[in-house]
Amino acid sequence: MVDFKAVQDKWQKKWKEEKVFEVDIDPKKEKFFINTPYPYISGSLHIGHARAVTEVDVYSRFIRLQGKNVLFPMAFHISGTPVLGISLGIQNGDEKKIAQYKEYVRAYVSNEKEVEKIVQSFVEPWNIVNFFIPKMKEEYSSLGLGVDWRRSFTSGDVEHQKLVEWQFHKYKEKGYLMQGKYPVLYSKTLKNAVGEDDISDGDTNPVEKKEFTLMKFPFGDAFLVIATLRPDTMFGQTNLWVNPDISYVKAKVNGEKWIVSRQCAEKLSFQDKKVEIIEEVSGKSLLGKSCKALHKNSELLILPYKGCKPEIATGLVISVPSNAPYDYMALKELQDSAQLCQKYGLDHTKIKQIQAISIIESEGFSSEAAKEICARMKITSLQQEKLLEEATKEIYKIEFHTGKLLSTCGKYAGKSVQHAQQMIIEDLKKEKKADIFYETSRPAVSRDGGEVIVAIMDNQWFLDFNAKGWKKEASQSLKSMEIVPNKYRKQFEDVFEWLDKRPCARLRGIGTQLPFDTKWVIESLSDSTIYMSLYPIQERLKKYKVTGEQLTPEFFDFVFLGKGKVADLSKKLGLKSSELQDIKDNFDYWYPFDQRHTFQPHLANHLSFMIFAHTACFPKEKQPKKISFHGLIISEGMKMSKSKGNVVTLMDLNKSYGADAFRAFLCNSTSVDAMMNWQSSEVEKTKKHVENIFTVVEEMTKNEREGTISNKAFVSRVEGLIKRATLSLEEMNLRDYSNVVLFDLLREYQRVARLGKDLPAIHYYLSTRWVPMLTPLCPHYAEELWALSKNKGFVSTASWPKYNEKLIDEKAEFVEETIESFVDDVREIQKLVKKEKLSKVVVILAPSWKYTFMKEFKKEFAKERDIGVLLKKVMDKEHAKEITALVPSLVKNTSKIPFVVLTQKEEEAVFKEYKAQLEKKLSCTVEIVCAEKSAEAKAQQALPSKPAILVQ
RNA sequence: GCGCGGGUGUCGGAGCGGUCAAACGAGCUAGGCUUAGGACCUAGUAGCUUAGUGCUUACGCAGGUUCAAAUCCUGUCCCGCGCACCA
Repeated sequence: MVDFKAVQDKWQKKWKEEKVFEVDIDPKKEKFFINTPYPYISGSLHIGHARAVTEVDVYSRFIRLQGKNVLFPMAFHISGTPVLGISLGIQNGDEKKIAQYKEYVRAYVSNEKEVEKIVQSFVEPWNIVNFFIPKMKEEYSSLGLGVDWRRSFTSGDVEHQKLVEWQFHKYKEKGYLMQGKYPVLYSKTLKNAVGEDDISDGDTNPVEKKEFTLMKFPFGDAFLVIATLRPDTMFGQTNLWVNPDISYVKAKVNGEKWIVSRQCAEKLSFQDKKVEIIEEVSGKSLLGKSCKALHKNSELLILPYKGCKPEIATGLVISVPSNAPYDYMALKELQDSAQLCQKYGLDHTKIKQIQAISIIESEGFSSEAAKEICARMKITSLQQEKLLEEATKEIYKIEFHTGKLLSTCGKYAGKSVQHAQQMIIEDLKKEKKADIFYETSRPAVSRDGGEVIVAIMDNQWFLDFNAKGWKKEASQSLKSMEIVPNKYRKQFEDVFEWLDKRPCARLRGIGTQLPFDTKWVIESLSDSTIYMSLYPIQERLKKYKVTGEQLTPEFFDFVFLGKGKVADLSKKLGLKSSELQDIKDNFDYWYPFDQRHTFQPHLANHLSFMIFAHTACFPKEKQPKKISFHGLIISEGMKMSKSKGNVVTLMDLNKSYGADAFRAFLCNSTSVDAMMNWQSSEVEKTKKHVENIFTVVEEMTKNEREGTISNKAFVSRVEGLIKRATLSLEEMNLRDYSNVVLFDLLREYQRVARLGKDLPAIHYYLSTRWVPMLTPLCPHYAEELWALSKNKGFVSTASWPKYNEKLIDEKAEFVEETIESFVDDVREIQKLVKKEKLSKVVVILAPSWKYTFMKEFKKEFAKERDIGVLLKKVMDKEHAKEITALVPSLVKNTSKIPFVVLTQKEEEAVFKEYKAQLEKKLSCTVEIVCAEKSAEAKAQQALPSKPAILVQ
């Protein structure tokens, strides 16, 4: 029994020792530079990470076998907040995080004390990076990847940082950067912007920023300020709600006096407003008074509603009982209860006069939407909060998309809700009656327990994709790029269309400082858009010990853009001219990259930014050439997640299946761009199958000798398969390619082996092709088989077999199929007549004229489908009756038309040639006659390649 | 809501105007090989019918275009993903 694990280890070691995948400039060879996004450091690698790299490896190994100089590099991403988050978590004694990282470390380190020590060291982010990167490299290598690791780096390395600085200088020069106001989620205690991973449960229950419209209702010398998501319902406003149990504040906000909740006043101070609290105003004191409406000259009564929460928005709520279920119920409660009104000292009759105003009609609701939905959902009380919430959402959803404003809405009558909303906001803002207020979509706290609110940054750095000419250039670049599959091109175009301004720096996280405003750190998606340009030169930078100080913008201008003179730069930087030139030569040889293979969801962000970044930084000839996509990977039918326990790590993989089985499964289970479902039971089967192939080929190599093969059909089919595999791989159709090497070739071999003829020659012929063809998919086993055949060197760097078009012989294949289907038919008949044993089979070949007819018919059928016309064209008086019957049936069932039409003589020769074989197979005598010489009625049925059969 | 992708047998999935109940794989059934097999090999696997290679039926649902549609068009239902400051 072969020790497959040992085979894998052996070849991985040899590849490394002999530096098989360390590539350099080779002027004799065409280069091919392929890459895939660098992984983020966050723990063990799993099969999700493995998909992209494995696909790249399979494809690039094919390209290598075709004789190109293939560069497949890999680096690591550490920018942003996640690594920092791990450090902070461990520093703050976050039990969950500590346990999680202990588990990760335990996978590599057995001594528990050591584990403890290592995890504690993670309070320093670089220790995390330095611990995991070697492990990740090892795990990647265990997949059998042909990566040139000399060129590896991290996004925190000085070379990378200097590159990004150069990039941002370029952006600045071109006017692609701008500063402006921007709302962000903000922690009051951290005094900083926060992202998903800084917020408690932020990953499972994301917090969004919601934009409210503030409406300012004049109230004495001040304004009562409410916040609403539905300014479009302004004309339905009937009253205002305050919470009678809390106190509000009157505050000076940018010079005006506003009445809002205390919490709101504080939030306003974070949102670009100057706030000064003047005095407290109790909710109770407002009851029964009224303020001025905004859209008409009337008063809105202030009524009590305990649902007004001071921590949400302004704590004051506008009432639209026609369309808001809450308002409808709250008003109804007051109107229905004189007692309640009395309690608050309100005039019940006055309240009873308040009527909902019809303002909007939609496809789901009449103008009394709130009333309707309450009835429909059986809402009878304000206590049914969940239902009320749901009802509100439902109405908003329908009205937003299908609602139209009615004639009660003044100049907005007839407008759609969506449209009116925008107009009303604009108009009110112009009249200074409204403002904007941001609120979180749910109450949230940062991990240290501090409240998360929305703050407006007034000097946020943006990348402005709409800056002059940028979009146009990027679109042009996209046009000359190959997109695989091409269906994603349209999506790129759409994304380019809506890309606008994007914040590109943050105040925290690991990364590169903005060179001209160093308190900002370049955001982690913006800092990883041109790093591929480092791969061609990184190894040289290390070799020549180039320091960070030497990696000035002029350096990159020279290496990347050819600006300046070597001699000058050499003097300036203190680097040898020859070294500088060598670095540049390396860049010029390898760049641009020929392909980037990526996860489809990167399209709208990373890949689009990458294209923009390249157009901003590099000339036309250095733009990316091809982008290819792969799909999602799920495990056992579900998204991979720790809680589901279905995460398969590369270590699991290596232990249970080995690289070659994994690679075979990955490529064979689904097409590259489709979602892939990892099922361990299926992988198990693939593993067995791959090992079986190994055994079969191994056996072949024991008895192989170059020689002639008489079976033309076999050779033809194999050549056809080589062609198919080649064409499939050229299109990166890994699934079809793997079908050929895993199944079709095996089947062909088994089929021909059964005949037992020319075996050594067949073995030689097949193994010299099959083994190289297997290499991209199962490189380890292929190397072993290559060595078993006493070949020299590595099959990894051997040649892909060339198919010989001349050997592809349709006729030979067709003849064999004819014989096979003949055998099937005999068996079928044998079953029908229930004869255990046959004594004789008579083959009655179709009469000669039918062959002539069929040939003619086939020719005509290629251009004409009309039965009437066809009949006229192929009519032959002598056989009119038969032809009249035959033509319609052939048109209806085209399967009766043979692929290749032989002549009667040829077909007779074929059957004679196979006579002995047939007799053996059917264990009876076989007699061959032509229909012309047969008196049998059956003879009538015979067709070319479908002889009539008589069994005895 | 907008954008994109998808709905085919027991399952994974091919096919994307014209040779086929539907590639290839898996599962299942029977047989073989074998000490054994969860290894491997052979055959079968929609239904009906038959001395035959025939018929009927499927490609989410409903229509349409065509001599011809799973494949093109229209409508409709369902599912997945993305909608930005997050790697």
